[in-house]
Amino acid sequence: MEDKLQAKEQLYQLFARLAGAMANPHRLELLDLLAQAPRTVENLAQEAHMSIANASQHLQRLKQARLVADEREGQHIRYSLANPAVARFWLELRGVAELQMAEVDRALSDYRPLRYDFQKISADSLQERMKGGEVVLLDVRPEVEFQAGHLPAAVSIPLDELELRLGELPKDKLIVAYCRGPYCAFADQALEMLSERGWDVARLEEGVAEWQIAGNLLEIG
Amino acid sequence: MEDKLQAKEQLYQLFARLAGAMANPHRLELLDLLAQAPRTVENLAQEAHMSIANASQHLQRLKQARLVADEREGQHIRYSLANPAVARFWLELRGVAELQMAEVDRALSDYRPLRYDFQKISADSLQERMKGGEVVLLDVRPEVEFQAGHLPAAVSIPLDELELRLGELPKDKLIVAYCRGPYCAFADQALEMLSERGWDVARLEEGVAEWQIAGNLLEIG
DNA sequence: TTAAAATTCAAGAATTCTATTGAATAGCAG
DNA sequence: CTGCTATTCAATAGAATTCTTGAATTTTAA
Repeated sequence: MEDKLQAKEQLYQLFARLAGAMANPHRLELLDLLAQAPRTVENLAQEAHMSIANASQHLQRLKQARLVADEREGQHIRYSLANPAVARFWLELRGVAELQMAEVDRALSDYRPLRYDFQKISADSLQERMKGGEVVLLDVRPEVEFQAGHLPAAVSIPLDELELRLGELPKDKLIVAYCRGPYCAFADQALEMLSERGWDVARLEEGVAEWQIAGNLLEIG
Repeated sequence: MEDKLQAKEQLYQLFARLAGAMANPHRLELLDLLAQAPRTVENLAQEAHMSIANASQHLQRLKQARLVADEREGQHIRYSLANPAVARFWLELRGVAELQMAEVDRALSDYRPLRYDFQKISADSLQERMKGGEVVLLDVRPEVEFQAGHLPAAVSIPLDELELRLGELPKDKLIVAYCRGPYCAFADQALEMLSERGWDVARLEEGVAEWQIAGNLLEIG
Protein backbone atom coordinates (compact mmCIF):
# COMPACT_ATOMS: atom_id res chain seq x y z
CA MET A 1 0.00 0.00 0.00
CA GLU A 2 2.81 2.35 0.93
CA ASP A 3 4.79 1.73 -2.22
CA LYS A 4 1.63 1.96 -4.25
CA LEU A 5 1.01 5.45 -2.99
CA GLN A 6 4.59 6.24 -3.70
CA ALA A 7 4.29 4.95 -7.25
CA LYS A 8 1.30 7.17 -7.78
CA GLU A 9 3.16 10.16 -6.39
CA GLN A 10 5.98 9.39 -8.75
CA LEU A 11 3.66 9.29 -11.71
CA TYR A 12 2.24 12.71 -10.94
CA GLN A 13 5.76 13.91 -10.30
CA LEU A 14 6.74 12.97 -13.82
CA PHE A 15 3.80 14.80 -15.32
CA ALA A 16 4.55 17.79 -13.11
CA ARG A 17 8.13 17.81 -14.26
CA LEU A 18 6.99 18.12 -17.84
CA ALA A 19 4.69 21.00 -16.95
CA GLY A 20 7.51 22.51 -14.92
CA ALA A 21 9.75 22.49 -17.95
CA MET A 22 7.24 24.74 -19.68
CA ALA A 23 6.59 26.93 -16.67
CA ASN A 24 9.02 29.67 -17.54
CA PRO A 25 8.57 32.49 -20.03
CA HIS A 26 12.09 32.18 -21.40
CA ARG A 27 11.77 28.50 -22.00
CA LEU A 28 8.47 29.01 -23.78
CA GLU A 29 10.06 31.63 -25.95
CA LEU A 30 12.81 29.17 -26.81
CA LEU A 31 10.28 26.51 -27.68
CA ASP A 32 8.38 28.98 -29.77
CA LEU A 33 11.53 29.87 -31.69
CA LEU A 34 12.38 26.21 -32.15
CA ALA A 35 8.93 25.64 -33.55
CA GLN A 36 9.98 27.85 -36.44
CA ALA A 37 13.34 26.24 -37.09
CA PRO A 38 16.20 24.34 -35.44
CA ARG A 39 18.78 26.77 -34.09
CA THR A 40 22.11 27.05 -32.32
CA VAL A 41 22.42 28.19 -28.73
CA GLU A 42 23.94 31.46 -29.83
CA ASN A 43 21.10 32.20 -32.19
CA LEU A 44 18.49 31.32 -29.60
CA ALA A 45 20.12 33.49 -26.98
CA GLN A 46 20.23 36.39 -29.38
CA GLU A 47 16.64 36.06 -30.57
CA ALA A 48 15.31 35.68 -27.07
CA HIS A 49 17.47 38.45 -25.62
CA MET A 50 19.22 36.47 -22.97
CA SER A 51 22.78 35.57 -22.05
CA ILE A 52 24.23 32.51 -23.67
CA ALA A 53 24.83 30.79 -20.36
CA ASN A 54 21.27 31.40 -19.35
CA ALA A 55 19.89 30.16 -22.65
CA SER A 56 22.06 27.08 -22.38
CA GLN A 57 20.79 26.40 -18.91
CA HIS A 58 17.19 26.66 -19.99
CA LEU A 59 17.87 24.47 -22.98
CA GLN A 60 19.31 21.81 -20.70
CA ARG A 61 16.16 21.84 -18.71
CA LEU A 62 14.04 21.46 -21.83
CA LYS A 63 16.29 18.67 -22.97
CA GLN A 64 15.96 16.89 -19.66
CA ALA A 65 12.21 16.96 -20.11
CA ARG A 66 12.66 15.56 -23.63
CA LEU A 67 11.03 18.58 -25.15
CA VAL A 68 14.02 19.40 -27.30
CA ALA A 69 16.92 17.45 -28.77
CA ASP A 70 20.43 18.63 -29.49
CA GLU A 71 22.89 17.63 -32.14
CA ARG A 72 26.45 18.68 -32.65
CA GLU A 73 27.20 20.31 -35.95
CA GLY A 74 30.80 21.42 -36.31
CA GLN A 75 31.51 23.73 -33.46
CA HIS A 76 27.85 24.57 -32.98
CA ILE A 77 25.21 22.67 -31.18
CA ARG A 78 21.88 22.79 -32.88
CA TYR A 79 18.72 22.38 -30.87
CA SER A 80 15.34 21.38 -32.26
CA LEU A 81 11.96 20.26 -31.00
CA ALA A 82 12.18 16.66 -29.90
CA ASN A 83 8.98 15.74 -31.59
CA PRO A 84 5.98 17.19 -33.43
CA ALA A 85 3.88 16.42 -30.38
CA VAL A 86 5.79 19.12 -28.55
CA ALA A 87 4.65 21.77 -31.00
CA ARG A 88 1.11 20.54 -30.67
CA PHE A 89 1.35 20.70 -26.91
CA TRP A 90 2.71 24.22 -26.95
CA LEU A 91 -0.10 25.34 -29.23
CA GLU A 92 -2.58 23.64 -26.95
CA LEU A 93 -1.18 25.51 -23.95
CA ARG A 94 -1.54 28.77 -25.78
CA GLY A 95 -5.05 27.84 -26.78
CA VAL A 96 -6.15 27.16 -23.22
CA ALA A 97 -4.54 30.35 -21.96
CA GLU A 98 -6.22 32.32 -24.69
CA LEU A 99 -9.57 30.75 -24.00
CA GLN A 100 -9.72 31.50 -20.32
CA MET A 101 -7.41 34.36 -19.59
CA ALA A 102 -8.66 37.70 -20.78
CA GLU A 103 -5.21 39.05 -19.92
CA VAL A 104 -3.82 37.23 -22.91
CA ASP A 105 -6.00 39.17 -25.28
CA ARG A 106 -5.02 42.41 -23.61
CA ALA A 107 -1.31 41.61 -23.72
CA LEU A 108 -1.64 40.62 -27.34
CA SER A 109 -3.22 43.95 -28.15
CA ASP A 110 -0.22 45.65 -26.59
CA TYR A 111 2.16 43.55 -28.58
CA ARG A 112 0.27 43.80 -31.83
CA PRO A 113 -1.38 47.22 -31.83
CA LEU A 114 -2.14 46.87 -35.53
CA ARG A 115 -3.91 43.60 -34.95
CA TYR A 116 -7.25 44.84 -36.21
CA ASP A 117 -6.01 47.28 -38.83
CA PHE A 118 -5.82 44.86 -41.70
CA GLN A 119 -8.08 42.39 -43.35
CA LYS A 120 -7.58 38.82 -42.17
CA ILE A 121 -7.72 35.84 -44.42
CA SER A 122 -8.39 32.29 -43.30
CA ALA A 123 -6.20 29.39 -44.29
CA ASP A 124 -9.05 27.86 -46.30
CA SER A 125 -9.87 30.97 -48.18
CA LEU A 126 -6.18 31.54 -48.84
CA GLN A 127 -5.80 28.13 -50.40
CA GLU A 128 -8.82 28.83 -52.56
CA ARG A 129 -7.49 32.12 -53.84
CA MET A 130 -3.95 30.86 -54.31
CA LYS A 131 -5.29 28.45 -56.90
CA GLY A 132 -6.72 31.33 -58.90
CA GLY A 133 -3.31 33.05 -58.87
CA GLU A 134 -4.81 36.28 -57.50
CA VAL A 135 -2.63 36.28 -54.43
CA VAL A 136 1.03 36.55 -53.46
CA LEU A 137 1.80 34.78 -50.20
CA LEU A 138 4.61 36.55 -48.39
CA ASP A 139 6.74 35.03 -45.64
CA VAL A 140 8.42 37.84 -43.71
CA ARG A 141 10.36 35.72 -41.22
CA PRO A 142 14.15 35.55 -41.23
CA GLU A 143 15.58 33.54 -44.08
CA VAL A 144 16.65 30.57 -41.89
CA GLU A 145 13.16 30.00 -40.74
CA PHE A 146 11.80 30.15 -44.26
CA GLN A 147 14.29 27.56 -45.33
CA ALA A 148 13.47 25.23 -42.46
CA GLY A 149 9.90 25.06 -43.73
CA HIS A 150 7.35 27.41 -45.22
CA LEU A 151 3.85 27.46 -46.60
CA PRO A 152 3.46 26.13 -50.14
CA ALA A 153 4.27 28.70 -52.82
CA ALA A 154 5.22 31.37 -50.31
CA VAL A 155 7.79 33.99 -51.27
CA SER A 156 10.47 34.92 -48.74
CA ILE A 157 11.22 38.55 -48.03
CA PRO A 158 12.41 38.97 -44.43
CA LEU A 159 10.96 42.03 -42.73
CA ASP A 160 14.44 43.60 -42.55
CA GLU A 161 14.80 43.56 -46.30
CA LEU A 162 11.26 44.44 -47.25
CA GLU A 163 11.80 48.12 -47.86
CA LEU A 164 14.63 47.43 -50.29
CA ARG A 165 12.81 44.68 -52.14
CA LEU A 166 9.39 46.22 -52.60
CA GLY A 167 9.93 46.02 -56.36
CA GLU A 168 9.50 42.26 -56.24
CA LEU A 169 5.85 42.55 -55.30
CA PRO A 170 3.20 43.06 -58.00
CA LYS A 171 0.77 45.90 -57.40
CA ASP A 172 -2.17 44.14 -59.02
CA LYS A 173 -2.39 41.24 -56.62
CA LEU A 174 -3.45 40.85 -53.02
CA ILE A 175 -0.42 40.47 -50.75
CA VAL A 176 -1.04 38.05 -47.91
CA ALA A 177 1.67 38.14 -45.25
CA TYR A 178 2.34 35.68 -42.47
CA CYS A 179 5.09 35.19 -39.93
CA ARG A 180 5.56 33.05 -36.81
CA GLY A 181 1.90 32.85 -35.97
CA PRO A 182 -0.74 34.80 -34.10
CA TYR A 183 1.70 35.95 -31.43
CA CYS A 184 4.16 37.47 -33.84
CA ALA A 185 4.05 41.06 -35.04
CA PHE A 186 6.35 40.80 -38.07
CA ALA A 187 3.53 40.43 -40.56
CA ASP A 188 1.62 43.38 -39.11
CA GLN A 189 4.63 45.60 -39.63
CA ALA A 190 5.09 44.37 -43.17
CA LEU A 191 1.45 45.01 -43.98
CA GLU A 192 1.65 48.50 -42.56
CA MET A 193 4.50 49.35 -44.88
CA LEU A 194 2.86 47.77 -47.92
CA SER A 195 -0.53 49.26 -47.32
CA GLU A 196 0.93 52.77 -46.95
CA ARG A 197 2.47 52.39 -50.38
CA GLY A 198 -0.67 51.32 -52.07
CA TRP A 199 -0.77 47.54 -51.99
CA ASP A 200 -3.86 45.57 -51.27
CA VAL A 201 -3.00 43.52 -48.20
CA ALA A 202 -4.28 40.87 -45.81
CA ARG A 203 -2.84 38.90 -42.92
CA LEU A 204 -2.82 35.18 -42.39
CA GLU A 205 -2.73 34.58 -38.64
CA GLU A 206 -1.42 31.04 -38.88
CA GLY A 207 2.29 30.32 -38.90
CA VAL A 208 4.00 27.15 -40.01
CA ALA A 209 3.33 25.38 -36.71
CA GLU A 210 -0.40 26.02 -36.83
CA TRP A 211 -0.51 25.17 -40.52
CA GLN A 212 1.18 21.87 -39.95
CA ILE A 213 -0.93 20.93 -36.95
CA ALA A 214 -4.01 21.56 -39.08
CA GLY A 215 -2.82 18.71 -41.24
CA ASN A 216 -1.25 20.61 -44.10
CA LEU A 217 2.18 20.10 -45.59
CA LEU A 218 5.12 22.49 -45.71
CA GLU A 219 7.68 23.13 -48.40
CA ILE A 220 11.27 22.91 -47.37
CA GLY A 221 14.32 24.82 -48.63
CA MET B 1 10.44 49.13 -28.89
CA GLU B 2 11.03 48.80 -25.18
CA ASP B 3 7.37 48.40 -24.34
CA LYS B 4 6.95 46.05 -27.23
CA LEU B 5 9.57 43.73 -25.81
CA GLN B 6 7.88 44.05 -22.49
CA ALA B 7 4.51 43.15 -23.97
CA LYS B 8 6.02 40.04 -25.47
CA GLU B 9 7.59 39.10 -22.16
CA GLN B 10 4.23 39.54 -20.53
CA LEU B 11 2.57 37.29 -23.03
CA TYR B 12 5.02 34.49 -22.39
CA GLN B 13 4.67 35.16 -18.71
CA LEU B 14 0.96 34.47 -18.91
CA PHE B 15 1.48 31.21 -20.72
CA ALA B 16 4.16 30.26 -18.23
CA ARG B 17 1.84 30.99 -15.35
CA LEU B 18 -0.65 28.53 -16.76
CA ALA B 19 2.02 25.87 -17.12
CA GLY B 20 3.23 26.75 -13.64
CA ALA B 21 -0.18 26.07 -12.23
CA MET B 22 0.13 22.52 -13.50
CA ALA B 23 3.72 22.08 -12.47
CA ASN B 24 3.10 20.38 -9.15
CA PRO B 25 2.19 16.76 -8.53
CA HIS B 26 -0.42 17.61 -5.92
CA ARG B 27 -2.17 20.07 -8.14
CA LEU B 28 -2.24 17.57 -10.97
CA GLU B 29 -3.73 15.02 -8.65
CA LEU B 30 -6.40 17.52 -7.69
CA LEU B 31 -7.15 18.23 -11.32
CA ASP B 32 -7.32 14.54 -12.02
CA LEU B 33 -9.82 14.04 -9.22
CA LEU B 34 -11.87 16.99 -10.41
CA ALA B 35 -11.96 15.46 -13.86
CA GLN B 36 -14.00 12.68 -12.30
CA ALA B 37 -16.43 14.83 -10.36
CA PRO B 38 -16.81 18.21 -8.64
CA ARG B 39 -15.73 17.94 -5.01
CA THR B 40 -15.40 19.82 -1.77
CA VAL B 41 -12.04 20.85 -0.35
CA GLU B 42 -12.38 18.30 2.40
CA ASN B 43 -13.01 15.50 -0.02
CA LEU B 44 -10.15 16.52 -2.26
CA ALA B 45 -7.74 16.74 0.66
CA GLN B 46 -8.76 13.31 1.81
CA GLU B 47 -8.53 11.64 -1.59
CA ALA B 48 -5.18 13.21 -2.34
CA HIS B 49 -3.77 12.57 1.13
CA MET B 50 -2.92 16.10 2.03
CA SER B 51 -3.79 18.58 4.74
CA ILE B 52 -6.85 20.70 4.18
CA ALA B 53 -4.90 23.94 4.37
CA ASN B 54 -2.46 22.66 1.81
CA ALA B 55 -5.20 21.45 -0.52
CA SER B 56 -6.95 24.79 -0.17
CA GLN B 57 -3.76 26.61 -1.02
CA HIS B 58 -3.20 24.55 -4.14
CA LEU B 59 -6.80 25.00 -5.15
CA GLN B 60 -6.40 28.75 -4.90
CA ARG B 61 -3.51 28.58 -7.23
CA LEU B 62 -5.48 26.52 -9.73
CA LYS B 63 -8.34 28.95 -9.42
CA GLN B 64 -6.07 31.88 -10.05
CA ALA B 65 -5.00 30.23 -13.27
CA ARG B 66 -8.68 29.70 -14.16
CA LEU B 67 -8.22 25.98 -14.27
CA VAL B 68 -10.89 25.36 -11.65
CA ALA B 69 -13.94 27.21 -10.42
CA ASP B 70 -15.46 27.21 -6.97
CA GLU B 71 -19.01 27.58 -5.82
CA ARG B 72 -20.42 27.84 -2.34
CA GLU B 73 -22.93 25.18 -1.42
CA GLY B 74 -24.17 25.57 2.13
CA GLN B 75 -21.16 25.31 4.35
CA HIS B 76 -19.09 23.54 1.74
CA ILE B 77 -17.24 24.98 -1.16
CA ARG B 78 -17.36 22.82 -4.21
CA TYR B 79 -14.60 22.95 -6.77
CA SER B 80 -14.87 21.80 -10.35
CA LEU B 81 -12.92 22.07 -13.58
CA ALA B 82 -13.41 25.52 -15.04
CA ASN B 83 -13.95 24.20 -18.49
CA PRO B 84 -13.86 21.04 -20.60
CA ALA B 85 -10.75 22.41 -22.28
CA VAL B 86 -8.93 21.93 -18.99
CA ALA B 87 -9.60 18.20 -19.03
CA ARG B 88 -8.43 18.03 -22.60
CA PHE B 89 -5.28 19.88 -21.70
CA TRP B 90 -4.54 17.60 -18.79
CA LEU B 91 -4.99 14.55 -20.99
CA GLU B 92 -2.73 16.12 -23.57
CA LEU B 93 -0.03 16.68 -20.96
CA ARG B 94 -0.25 13.06 -19.92
CA GLY B 95 -0.11 12.02 -23.54
CA VAL B 96 3.07 13.93 -24.24
CA ALA B 97 4.71 12.64 -21.07
CA GLU B 98 3.75 9.11 -21.94
CA LEU B 99 5.03 9.45 -25.46
CA GLN B 100 8.49 10.66 -24.62
CA MET B 101 9.31 9.63 -21.11
CA ALA B 102 9.99 5.97 -20.67
CA GLU B 103 9.89 6.62 -16.93
CA VAL B 104 6.16 7.06 -17.13
CA ASP B 105 5.70 3.55 -18.39
CA ARG B 106 7.94 2.22 -15.65
CA ALA B 107 6.15 4.14 -12.93
CA LEU B 108 2.83 2.98 -14.29
CA SER B 109 3.97 -0.62 -14.08
CA ASP B 110 4.76 -0.04 -10.41
CA TYR B 111 1.42 1.49 -9.78
CA ARG B 112 -0.55 -1.06 -11.78
CA PRO B 113 1.35 -4.33 -11.45
CA LEU B 114 -1.63 -6.23 -12.85
CA ARG B 115 -1.70 -4.02 -15.91
CA TYR B 116 -1.04 -6.85 -18.32
CA ASP B 117 -2.82 -9.62 -16.44
CA PHE B 118 -6.22 -9.10 -17.96
CA GLN B 119 -7.69 -8.82 -21.38
CA LYS B 120 -8.17 -5.27 -22.58
CA ILE B 121 -11.14 -4.12 -24.56
CA SER B 122 -11.24 -1.03 -26.74
CA ALA B 123 -13.98 1.54 -26.50
CA ASP B 124 -15.17 0.69 -30.00
CA SER B 125 -15.33 -3.00 -29.42
CA LEU B 126 -17.07 -2.42 -26.10
CA GLN B 127 -19.81 -0.39 -27.75
CA GLU B 128 -20.23 -3.13 -30.29
CA ARG B 129 -20.61 -5.88 -27.72
CA MET B 130 -22.82 -3.80 -25.43
CA LYS B 131 -25.40 -3.72 -28.18
CA GLY B 132 -25.49 -7.51 -28.27
CA GLY B 133 -26.12 -7.58 -24.51
CA GLU B 134 -23.18 -9.96 -23.94
CA VAL B 135 -21.41 -7.61 -21.58
CA VAL B 136 -21.87 -5.99 -18.19
CA LEU B 137 -20.04 -2.68 -17.92
CA LEU B 138 -18.92 -2.10 -14.35
CA ASP B 139 -17.95 1.26 -12.88
CA VAL B 140 -15.91 0.66 -9.72
CA ARG B 141 -15.29 4.28 -8.77
CA PRO B 142 -16.82 5.79 -5.62
CA GLU B 143 -20.53 6.45 -5.88
CA VAL B 144 -20.18 10.26 -6.11
CA GLU B 145 -18.06 10.02 -9.19
CA PHE B 146 -20.48 7.61 -10.83
CA GLN B 147 -23.29 10.01 -10.20
CA ALA B 148 -21.41 12.97 -11.60
CA GLY B 149 -21.19 11.15 -14.90
CA HIS B 150 -20.63 7.62 -16.13
CA LEU B 151 -20.46 5.59 -19.30
CA PRO B 152 -23.81 4.70 -20.87
CA ALA B 153 -25.46 1.65 -19.31
CA ALA B 154 -22.69 1.20 -16.76
CA VAL B 155 -23.52 -0.39 -13.40
CA SER B 156 -22.03 1.14 -10.26
CA ILE B 157 -20.36 -1.04 -7.66
CA PRO B 158 -17.60 0.89 -5.87
CA LEU B 159 -14.49 -1.20 -5.29
CA ASP B 160 -15.07 -1.07 -1.52
CA GLU B 161 -18.40 -2.77 -1.82
CA LEU B 162 -17.56 -5.24 -4.54
CA GLU B 163 -16.92 -8.23 -2.32
CA LEU B 164 -20.33 -7.86 -0.66
CA ARG B 165 -22.21 -7.30 -3.87
CA LEU B 166 -20.74 -10.00 -6.06
CA GLY B 167 -24.19 -11.52 -6.32
CA GLU B 168 -25.35 -8.70 -8.54
CA LEU B 169 -23.04 -9.80 -11.35
CA PRO B 170 -24.16 -12.53 -13.79
CA LYS B 171 -21.69 -15.37 -14.31
CA ASP B 172 -22.59 -15.88 -17.95
CA LYS B 173 -21.51 -12.50 -19.22
CA LEU B 174 -18.21 -10.77 -19.74
CA ILE B 175 -17.59 -8.22 -17.01
CA VAL B 176 -15.83 -5.13 -18.31
CA ALA B 177 -14.56 -2.87 -15.54
CA TYR B 178 -13.35 0.70 -15.78
CA CYS B 179 -12.40 3.39 -13.28
CA ARG B 180 -10.73 6.80 -13.48
CA GLY B 181 -8.70 6.02 -16.56
CA PRO B 182 -5.41 4.45 -17.51
CA TYR B 183 -3.62 5.82 -14.44
CA CYS B 184 -6.05 4.30 -11.97
CA ALA B 185 -5.70 0.87 -10.43
CA PHE B 186 -9.24 0.39 -9.09
CA ALA B 187 -10.43 -1.59 -12.07
CA ASP B 188 -7.40 -3.88 -11.96
CA GLN B 189 -8.15 -4.76 -8.38
CA ALA B 190 -11.78 -5.41 -9.18
CA LEU B 191 -10.86 -7.66 -12.07
CA GLU B 192 -8.43 -9.60 -9.92
CA MET B 193 -11.18 -10.38 -7.43
CA LEU B 194 -13.71 -11.27 -10.09
CA SER B 195 -11.38 -13.39 -12.12
CA GLU B 196 -10.34 -15.39 -9.06
CA ARG B 197 -13.97 -16.25 -8.50
CA GLY B 198 -14.62 -17.44 -11.95
CA TRP B 199 -15.89 -14.48 -13.92
CA ASP B 200 -14.83 -13.72 -17.44
CA VAL B 201 -13.31 -10.28 -17.26
CA ALA B 202 -11.76 -7.47 -19.31
CA ARG B 203 -10.57 -3.95 -18.63
CA LEU B 204 -11.51 -0.78 -20.42
CA GLU B 205 -8.59 1.62 -20.04
CA GLU B 206 -10.59 4.74 -20.76
CA GLY B 207 -12.27 6.67 -17.97
CA VAL B 208 -15.03 9.22 -18.30
CA ALA B 209 -12.62 12.03 -19.23
CA GLU B 210 -11.08 10.08 -22.10
CA TRP B 211 -14.50 8.84 -23.19
CA GLN B 212 -15.86 12.33 -23.34
CA ILE B 213 -12.86 13.81 -25.13
CA ALA B 214 -13.27 11.10 -27.75
CA GLY B 215 -16.63 12.68 -28.51
CA ASN B 216 -18.94 10.32 -26.67
CA LEU B 217 -21.70 11.23 -24.26
CA LEU B 218 -22.02 10.40 -20.58
CA GLU B 219 -25.03 9.46 -18.51
CA ILE B 220 -25.59 11.49 -15.39
CA GLY B 221 -27.11 10.48 -12.06
C1' DT C 1 50.27 21.34 -30.66
C1' DT C 2 48.16 25.47 -29.91
C1' DA C 3 44.74 29.15 -30.17
C1' DA C 4 40.05 30.42 -30.84
C1' DA C 5 35.05 29.77 -30.74
C1' DA C 6 30.84 27.67 -28.96
C1' DT C 7 28.85 25.66 -25.26
C1' DT C 8 28.49 23.82 -20.69
C1' DC C 9 29.60 23.60 -15.78
C1' DA C 10 29.83 25.35 -11.02
C1' DA C 11 28.91 28.38 -7.29
C1' DG C 12 26.46 32.07 -4.97
C1' DA C 13 22.79 35.66 -4.13
C1' DA C 14 17.96 36.83 -4.93
C1' DT C 15 13.49 35.15 -5.67
C1' DT C 16 9.71 32.01 -5.66
C1' DC C 17 7.31 27.83 -4.11
C1' DT C 18 5.75 24.48 -0.60
C1' DA C 19 4.08 22.46 3.82
C1' DT C 20 2.90 23.42 8.44
C1' DT C 21 0.85 25.74 12.02
C1' DG C 22 -2.52 28.48 14.28
C1' DA C 23 -5.70 32.26 13.84
C1' DA C 24 -9.63 34.39 11.22
C1' DT C 25 -13.98 34.20 8.53
C1' DA C 26 -18.50 32.71 6.84
C1' DG C 27 -22.52 30.05 7.05
C1' DC C 28 -25.50 26.86 9.90
C1' DA C 29 -28.01 24.90 13.94
C1' DG C 30 -29.73 25.67 18.09
C1' DC D 1 -26.48 35.54 20.10
C1' DT D 2 -23.42 31.05 20.65
C1' DG D 3 -21.07 27.47 19.45
C1' DC D 4 -19.81 24.39 15.30
C1' DT D 5 -18.05 23.20 10.79
C1' DA D 6 -15.69 24.15 6.47
C1' DT D 7 -12.52 26.91 4.41
C1' DT D 8 -9.22 30.55 3.94
C1' DC D 9 -5.56 33.62 5.59
C1' DA D 10 -1.00 34.80 7.45
C1' DA D 11 3.49 33.77 8.91
C1' DT D 12 7.43 31.00 8.73
C1' DA D 13 11.05 27.71 7.65
C1' DG D 14 12.95 24.91 4.23
C1' DA D 15 13.46 23.67 -0.68
C1' DA D 16 13.77 24.68 -5.51
C1' DT D 17 14.45 28.02 -9.34
C1' DT D 18 16.71 31.81 -11.70
C1' DC D 19 20.38 34.88 -13.19
C1' DT D 20 25.14 36.17 -13.15
C1' DT D 21 29.93 35.43 -13.36
C1' DG D 22 34.02 33.11 -14.49
C1' DA D 23 36.24 28.74 -15.31
C1' DA D 24 36.23 24.25 -17.87
C1' DT D 25 35.36 21.45 -22.06
C1' DT D 26 35.01 20.18 -26.86
C1' DT D 27 35.73 20.90 -31.52
C1' DT D 28 37.77 23.41 -35.57
C1' DA D 29 41.43 25.78 -37.82
C1' DA D 30 46.22 27.16 -38.05
